[in-house]
Amino acid sequence: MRQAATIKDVGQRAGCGVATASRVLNNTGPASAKMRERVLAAAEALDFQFSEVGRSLQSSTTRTIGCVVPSIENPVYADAVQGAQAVFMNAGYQMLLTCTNYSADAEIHAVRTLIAKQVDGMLLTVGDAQNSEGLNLIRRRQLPHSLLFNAAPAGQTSWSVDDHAAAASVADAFAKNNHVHTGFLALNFLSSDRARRRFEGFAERCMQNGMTPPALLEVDDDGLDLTAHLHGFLEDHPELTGIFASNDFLAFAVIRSARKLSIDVPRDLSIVGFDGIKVGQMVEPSLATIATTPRVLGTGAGKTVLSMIDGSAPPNVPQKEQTFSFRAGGSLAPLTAEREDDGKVAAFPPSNDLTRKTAKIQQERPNEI
Amino acid sequence: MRQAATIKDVGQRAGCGVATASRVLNNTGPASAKMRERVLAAAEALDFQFSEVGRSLQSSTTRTIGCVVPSIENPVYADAVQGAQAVFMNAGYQMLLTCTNYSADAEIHAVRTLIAKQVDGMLLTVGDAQNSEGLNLIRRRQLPHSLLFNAAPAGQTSWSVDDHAAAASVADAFAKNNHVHTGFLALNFLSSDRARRRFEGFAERCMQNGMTPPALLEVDDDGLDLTAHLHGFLEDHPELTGIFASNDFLAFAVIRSARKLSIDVPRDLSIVGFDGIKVGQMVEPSLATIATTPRVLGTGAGKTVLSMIDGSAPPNVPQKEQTFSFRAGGSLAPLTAEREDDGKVAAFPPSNDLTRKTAKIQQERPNEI
DNA sequence: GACAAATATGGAAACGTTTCCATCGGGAGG
DNA sequence: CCTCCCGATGGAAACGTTTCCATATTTGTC
Repeated sequence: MRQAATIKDVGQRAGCGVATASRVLNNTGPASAKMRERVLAAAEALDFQFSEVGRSLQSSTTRTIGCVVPSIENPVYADAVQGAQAVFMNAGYQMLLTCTNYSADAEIHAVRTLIAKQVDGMLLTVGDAQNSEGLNLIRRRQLPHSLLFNAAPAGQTSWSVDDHAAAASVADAFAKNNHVHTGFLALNFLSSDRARRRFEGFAERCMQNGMTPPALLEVDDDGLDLTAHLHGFLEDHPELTGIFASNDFLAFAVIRSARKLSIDVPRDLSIVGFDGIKVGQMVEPSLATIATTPRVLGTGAGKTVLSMIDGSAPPNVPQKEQTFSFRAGGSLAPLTAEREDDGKVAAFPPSNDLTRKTAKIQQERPNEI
Repeated sequence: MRQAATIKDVGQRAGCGVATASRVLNNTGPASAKMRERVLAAAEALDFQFSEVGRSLQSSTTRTIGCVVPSIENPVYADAVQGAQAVFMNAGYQMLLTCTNYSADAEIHAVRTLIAKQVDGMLLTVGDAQNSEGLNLIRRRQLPHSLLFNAAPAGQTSWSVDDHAAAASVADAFAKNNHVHTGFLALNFLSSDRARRRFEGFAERCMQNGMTPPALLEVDDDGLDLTAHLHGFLEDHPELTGIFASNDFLAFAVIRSARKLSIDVPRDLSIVGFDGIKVGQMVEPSLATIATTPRVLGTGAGKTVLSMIDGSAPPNVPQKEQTFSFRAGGSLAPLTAEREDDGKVAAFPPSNDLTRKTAKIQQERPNEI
């Protein structure tokens, strides 16, 4: 990269000192008309741009905010991040983004690096807000920050869905549709406090509603071997009539797996997701889910960080019960008396069927370049 | 934020000069064992972290790379960005992200800001690579950079899907299924060279295949009034049997709209998308589409930028024909002789039906908090 | 024990910016 | 004509770091 012009070059070319050049270019302080003109001309001729590095050093502010999320492959985070980024941009801040892939190591490393980069604030979704090394580091340095999607630790605010209450409303929806035996399907259960809180809220309300405690199925990825896991899970729990998936992609994946196992959704098995991603309403059957507004949370959290930086009043976090709403969909159907009696048997193909299906799965793997 | 300790503080506490402290902390140059120990202890006690700002000023490098994309709400960009970010992180670089929302103004503004921030390189998807003010600015400053998803301008490389050839393969797929009259549905047609190249490639190959030139339907958003647009479009072009949507979300949206208009996909109308997003294979009917590998492109483009910075050999861009593959799906069906004769009539409900459907659409708008 | 060589250390400059402060010039008011 | 004041201007310090260079200290060898 060609050596860029500095303000010293501009001053030299305009025949003035750096102080005058700085004043003209920043419109701060007095300057004669002709000097102003000469400085502007020089800057133009040299294609001068301020170096924010020099500025940052002198002002001890970088107008940069760090953002740490698990992954933007999940549209929930992507939307929130984009909302926050827009807020930052409007306020003249840039965003340094790091994705941790749900790794605690990556999380603390990212926080360290961002602190070294002297970010003015930080926006983050940590794996476990109760016990996050990175979060402690930030607190110790008293760096303005806001949590996003985490449950708020004591004395802190977080822009987050009330996972516990939202999951409870899923239990209610199952109950209203006469389901009694349900399962909970989780991804990243160990590294995500969100998934755990959803399970807790769901399980508690199931009990309160007189349903049986939900069976838990943890998976490592929502890839193609979910079908085998689902098959085993349903063999272990033949009484299940509904599954609550901890996010919408997982819900889609389990619907696909069910289809491969000749289990009809929702006749044989009802599915409810979480997040409310857009495509959920476009497909048939539409996905029953918890609708959330990630963009609203992202912009809110972004504004909170900015308000902590400039000392203005922070926006109010939404009431917990306003952070989500249950969205009905074709994937959740009432359990009829008939289904309760004999539906279950039809739902399970002979197990040798599974091998055949699995062979087919291999074929369907998309080409990679 | 509490005043952070500087290396001068460390030196002072350790009873040595800043030079020695710097050498110890960076493991560069000699230092006696006891001095080393005292410096380390002082740094520990003061919770010292280097300021990258000071470092950047002195080294004229920021270990930061700018990334400009239209939107990460689109998973194609999200995946690519995340891939690039992982590459950067591994190499010790951070990523400054800006989303332009397909606005040319935002694009040039973002580039300017990132240049001022002294990024070491840049990764970007511009609206129009042939005519981008931001891109010119970057070239003028000879800043290491790579394009992503744009068609490569003369003499430049770009990590991109060959939109032209990919769209042509969609025309081939329609032809193989006996479709003759097709439409092209575009979003952001004016502000995206990708959409335009897809249309060109599709139209050209349609002609070569003896099909009629595709009818073009441009929409501003993939929201709920797409149904009205689709209805008008099909009234104007009753001969259409297939629609190529310029991305998968749009394809899903048009399938939903068709459903509202009582048009069966694929019996009455075949749909093909573009991008190959994950859910396309999870739903019924599965989406026929162009499968792409955004993550591969993102990591490749990221590595290219890094190689330009450190002068190493850049990775090879994939062969054009390897950047995509046609993926068959249930949304594209062969046109039968029967359908050619009478199917079209059944496809269009009386127009007063539309008003009723529109009323229903309003109801379905999701709750906002 | 003396001298060379190697090792250890600190001072200071440089990076690009802003801003305090001092100086300089000119116009207005006496 | 002298003062005073205000606008215009530039020099220099400061921000946090690395690194060159000079100096001080140790080690090793004869």
